[in-house]
Amino acid sequence: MTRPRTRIQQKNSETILEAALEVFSTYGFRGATLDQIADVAGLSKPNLLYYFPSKEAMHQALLTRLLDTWLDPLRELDEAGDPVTEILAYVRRKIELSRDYPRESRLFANEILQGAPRMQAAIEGDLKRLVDEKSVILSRWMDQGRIARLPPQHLIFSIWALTQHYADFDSQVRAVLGPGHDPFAEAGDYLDTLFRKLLAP
Amino acid sequence: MTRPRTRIQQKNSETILEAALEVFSTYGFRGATLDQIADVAGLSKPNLLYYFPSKEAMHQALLTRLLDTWLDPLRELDEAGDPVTEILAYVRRKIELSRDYPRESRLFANEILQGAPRMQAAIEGDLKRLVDEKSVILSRWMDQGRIARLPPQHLIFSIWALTQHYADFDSQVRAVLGPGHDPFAEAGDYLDTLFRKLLAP
DNA sequence: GTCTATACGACGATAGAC
DNA sequence: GTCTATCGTCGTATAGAC
Repeated sequence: MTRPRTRIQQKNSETILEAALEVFSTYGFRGATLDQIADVAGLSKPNLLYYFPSKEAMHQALLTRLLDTWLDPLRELDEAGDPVTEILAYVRRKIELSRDYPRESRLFANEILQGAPRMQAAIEGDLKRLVDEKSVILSRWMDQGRIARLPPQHLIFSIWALTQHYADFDSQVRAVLGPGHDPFAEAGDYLDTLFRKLLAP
Repeated sequence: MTRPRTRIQQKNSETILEAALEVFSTYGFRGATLDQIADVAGLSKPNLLYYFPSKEAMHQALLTRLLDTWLDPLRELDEAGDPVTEILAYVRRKIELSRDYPRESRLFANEILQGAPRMQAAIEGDLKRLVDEKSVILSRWMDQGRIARLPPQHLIFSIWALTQHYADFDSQVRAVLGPGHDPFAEAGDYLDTLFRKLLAP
């Protein structure tokens, strides 16, 4: 999107996107305000608009960089590997992503909740293509009897739902568990067990 | 919240809440505007504020009525029944709720995503209490060897995550599956299989 | 009960001094 | 590059006629 030249520009753009992520991920696009973002970034509102032409542009910059990060773990799913190992490794990478980048997860969730008005092309394009491609691999593994026969797209949905839940519904998870819990560590173990049992032929 | 006396008031309050649900569930509290709600309701903006003292009050009215509907399926989980049958029935009721009341699901998701600022008391109170209570039942079933030993709270989280995903991420699910699919019907079958395998001792 | 008109603050974005 | 000041619009909410 924006292509800063100098190091100062680089750094300020980063600061702004970091602040924008914080605010957009909590309130969604329309609920977020430039005043809030400026406040979090420690910069003036006009200064924000010196680096990005509009509120929309900041949001777009975040979404663009997000999609790749988000899909990378699935890209790594390797047909040559052992099926169960590969899928469990994918689940583990996804739960780590939820733990380390919860705001990115919530930004994504906000966008999809609203009907993906600013990501529709990416979802119908790159994302669908990748899921289709990996579904073929999963189906082949099922044909070979190496994992249980399940609808491959729904299997992928369930990995997304279960891992992202811990980032997106973090406040609920922590409230229900009470103090003295490490939700992501527990989720890692639980989901490992869950998918082992599910995938057993 | 509001206690309308006449039938006309009843009906208008209903119309407003219906429109408010439509808008709040898509844009979240801050992203929603009274103009939009008035437009959807087919009423004037001041007329909205004749029935509800504020935007906040409309939102609160929706959340209050939502929580009961949302927790009812879990309340029905009966210790006296067969464990697997009871849990699968719960999953089925939850997926039906996602299918029939997707806007309510998204309203809830929006609220939790934002850190549950207007539901914290309910989550730490009623919701946590109910989960704790049902976790005890699940643990007893596990002690008796009637279902697999799993962390009961995370088992409940996984039911929530998997069923609500189909309402909250509906646009993504449909984009990925492409035309000619019935997401909720497929999800019903898939989740039945998933939990049967997971719960087998 | 429902409308038009409007108060008044917050919003995104711009102008222009430095 | 960064600021203060400000524009025009849209936001919630209210006043007051009917």
